[in-house]
Amino acid sequence: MTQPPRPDPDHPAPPRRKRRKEARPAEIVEAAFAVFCEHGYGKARVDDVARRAGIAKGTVYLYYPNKQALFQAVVEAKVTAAISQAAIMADGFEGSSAELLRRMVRNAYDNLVLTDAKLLMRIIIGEGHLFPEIQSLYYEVGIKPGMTMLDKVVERGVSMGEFRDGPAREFPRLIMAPGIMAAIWQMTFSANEPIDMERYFESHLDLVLNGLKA
Amino acid sequence: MTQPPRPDPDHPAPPRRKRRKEARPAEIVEAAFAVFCEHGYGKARVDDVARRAGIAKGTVYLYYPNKQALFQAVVEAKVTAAISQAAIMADGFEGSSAELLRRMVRNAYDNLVLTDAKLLMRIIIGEGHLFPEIQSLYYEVGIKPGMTMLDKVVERGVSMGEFRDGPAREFPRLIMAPGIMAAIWQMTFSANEPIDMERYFESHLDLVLNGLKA
Amino acid sequence: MTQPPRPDPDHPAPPRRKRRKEARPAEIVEAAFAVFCEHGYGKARVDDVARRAGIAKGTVYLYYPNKQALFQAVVEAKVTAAISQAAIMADGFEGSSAELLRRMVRNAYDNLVLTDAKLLMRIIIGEGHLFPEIQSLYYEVGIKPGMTMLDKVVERGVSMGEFRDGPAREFPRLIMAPGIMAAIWQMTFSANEPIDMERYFESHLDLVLNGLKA
Amino acid sequence: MTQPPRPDPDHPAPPRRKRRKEARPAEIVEAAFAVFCEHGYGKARVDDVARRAGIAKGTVYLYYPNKQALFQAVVEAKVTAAISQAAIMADGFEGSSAELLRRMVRNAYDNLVLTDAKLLMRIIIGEGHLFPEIQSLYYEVGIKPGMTMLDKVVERGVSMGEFRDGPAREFPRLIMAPGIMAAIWQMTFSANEPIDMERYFESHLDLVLNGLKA
DNA sequence: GATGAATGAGTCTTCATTCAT
DNA sequence: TATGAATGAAGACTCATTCAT
Repeated sequence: MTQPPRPDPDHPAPPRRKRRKEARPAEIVEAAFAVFCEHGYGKARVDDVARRAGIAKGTVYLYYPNKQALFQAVVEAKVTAAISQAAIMADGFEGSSAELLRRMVRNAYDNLVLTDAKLLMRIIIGEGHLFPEIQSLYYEVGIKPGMTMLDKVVERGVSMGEFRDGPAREFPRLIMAPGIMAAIWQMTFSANEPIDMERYFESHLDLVLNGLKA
Repeated sequence: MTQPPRPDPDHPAPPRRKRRKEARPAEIVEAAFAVFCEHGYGKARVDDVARRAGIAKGTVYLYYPNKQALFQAVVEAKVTAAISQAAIMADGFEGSSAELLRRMVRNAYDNLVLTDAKLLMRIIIGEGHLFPEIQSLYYEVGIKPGMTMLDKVVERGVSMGEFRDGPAREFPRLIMAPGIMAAIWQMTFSANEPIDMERYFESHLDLVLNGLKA
Repeated sequence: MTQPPRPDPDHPAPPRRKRRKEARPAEIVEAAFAVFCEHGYGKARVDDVARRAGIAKGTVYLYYPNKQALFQAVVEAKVTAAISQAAIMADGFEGSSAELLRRMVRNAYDNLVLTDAKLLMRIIIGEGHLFPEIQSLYYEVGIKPGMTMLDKVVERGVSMGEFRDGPAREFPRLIMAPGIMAAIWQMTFSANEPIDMERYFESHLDLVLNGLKA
Repeated sequence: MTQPPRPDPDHPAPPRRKRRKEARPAEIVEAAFAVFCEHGYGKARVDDVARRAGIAKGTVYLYYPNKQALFQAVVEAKVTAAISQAAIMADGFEGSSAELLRRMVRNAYDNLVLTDAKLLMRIIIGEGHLFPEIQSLYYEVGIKPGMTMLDKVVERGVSMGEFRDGPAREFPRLIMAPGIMAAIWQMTFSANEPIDMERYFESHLDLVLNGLKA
């Protein structure tokens, strides 16, 4: 996503060999994220990652032992970032559970459905079976924490008498399903049938909240 | 999955060979389906398809000009089959719309979520961007007809006063979202956290029907 | 060592794609032998092997899964050939043990010291530690049988009273040591100090037979 | 083998640094020797040499222009050391030529066969053809002086009537052949068939001395 | 001098596709 | 039609060497 550092016209000569040990991993991960998003894992070329990061191919291998490790770093960085955002929001919320749920789902849209993050999810879905460890990583840092948060909201809603003790109690992820589907749809069929995501979001919430209502 | 039909030396079996000639495309498609399901598109090898079909690699190219065309044939065959099943069921149903919806969702579970068909969907999701035409095909033969059917059921339910004129009216696919998610979960995270699919199915329906209730 | 099959001038068009499933392995092994001899294992390029065999790089991998397997095939072919030669000669020999020994040593010179076979030995010595299995193979098919043959000759000589029951009884390989050294010298220092191999051979035998004399 | 001398923060240790500066080449050579012994020339990585010497990779290139020069330095240092040892011993020896020969061969075992020095020899044999200059160096500093010494001993023995004027007169290196072979065997086939080196040494001497006997 | 980040040429290996038989 | 041997472009990874700091 970041463009290769284009030389500042104020500075005469852009050093071809820059030494940026601290910044490099993040830069590479960012470039890798972009390339993986565009081509998926299998079709992404390490060479492209390097080029996008403005470095030589070999340099990538200075920081990550192989393509898979690079991908793992991307997953780790991106998912962790997205999830921690959500956690902050949920913490210490006061108000109706319905409102909390709305915020939570909104958050998922803002950080996953409407973001390139969904493209990472696509890789996990589509090619994750090739490296179960990364799949598990994604589950542990992304899915499980997310599910746990949902769990708590449902619990809260039920104990406050707002939600019924029904299906979402056993499978809180049901609540998020339409969002996941929207993300997939967006990546897959939006050319055939685009979604008005804002209306979809409202409909999503409407259906789910009505389904949960005590 | 089928072993290559090794000709019995005692039986000249000419009818078999003739029958085979016509059956070839279907056999190849079947083998390809299995291989694509196992490895995804990119990692599937044409050689494996041939071996699985009990023929030589070159023979595959006699029927399909390239790997992509083969994949397209698989999508066409499999999706068409699955969808027509559903259509039959829905046609001329008499009973409550809730019951019709249940059957429909059940059908989706039986033909997609609990079947290898979901593995095809995985490829469309994960690698479909590499060949938009096939993605569109999948949409046209699979998704759109499915959505249309859902549409009708919702329409029916609303006009009969069973369902409210709410979110599912605008986005009928919301109804199916939990099923799609289940399919993906099954392929991706079942090792980390398995789903009791029958209970999930009931919860899915429960949530949705309550969300739809007039 | 074999030149890439140069098209017979009598035949009009040398087919670029030849089908020679039977001949290929041997051709490739021969080409590989030449290339390995010239560059050693590590510096030998599979591409060169292919070129020398008059085929494309990929074709090599049709017959041997990787470079190491190819090398193993070379070792197997070459060593087996050389050793079986020796065995034939030794079998059923009648005459003095000294004469038998001379023939044996002569054979070693003819098949190892004065041949490219010593270049294979060089690889086993110099790079064999990278693949102990092939080292062991060389030992099993080449060294051990050779040692066994020597063993028998010494045994024969001792029991016939020709040789004394001395050092060569315990270490028959002592007999061959000067030959091995000659092979190495030839490959390593002949530019600095060439050996007159025929005189060396005679001296070798002279020293050893005198050392063995009862 | 040696850990990089980590400077004690309490002691400024300037003498150590100064001493180090002069010691650097030797330290690097020592580290290089170890690494070359372990991996051979081609598979040895300059990086490993540096790490082992406790310095940075670039520093190696401050003292040696490239990997080959470094190897040459190793050869020079190690071979010179080994050979000068032998020369001292031989000089001004009084006693039988047989005894002198025994000492000489013993010396070869102690300094070559039973030492890592043989690993250097292995590289010269196995990969020396890649850099003939180093091969020649090895010959000039190691082989030739050694041969000359042998030469003198044989000469002495013959003129004193101890040895016959036979094969070892023309090819004194015949005397050492079993030792060379032992070194190679040790590096190559000891896993398959170990040698009791002390008994081998005695057998070696026995055979050779008997072969020489006037 | 010393460092170690950066470079990029060099190789093995894979596999969709072709085509002589 | 059917075969399967042959092709060769593509891509991951290594490591000697350079050079800015």
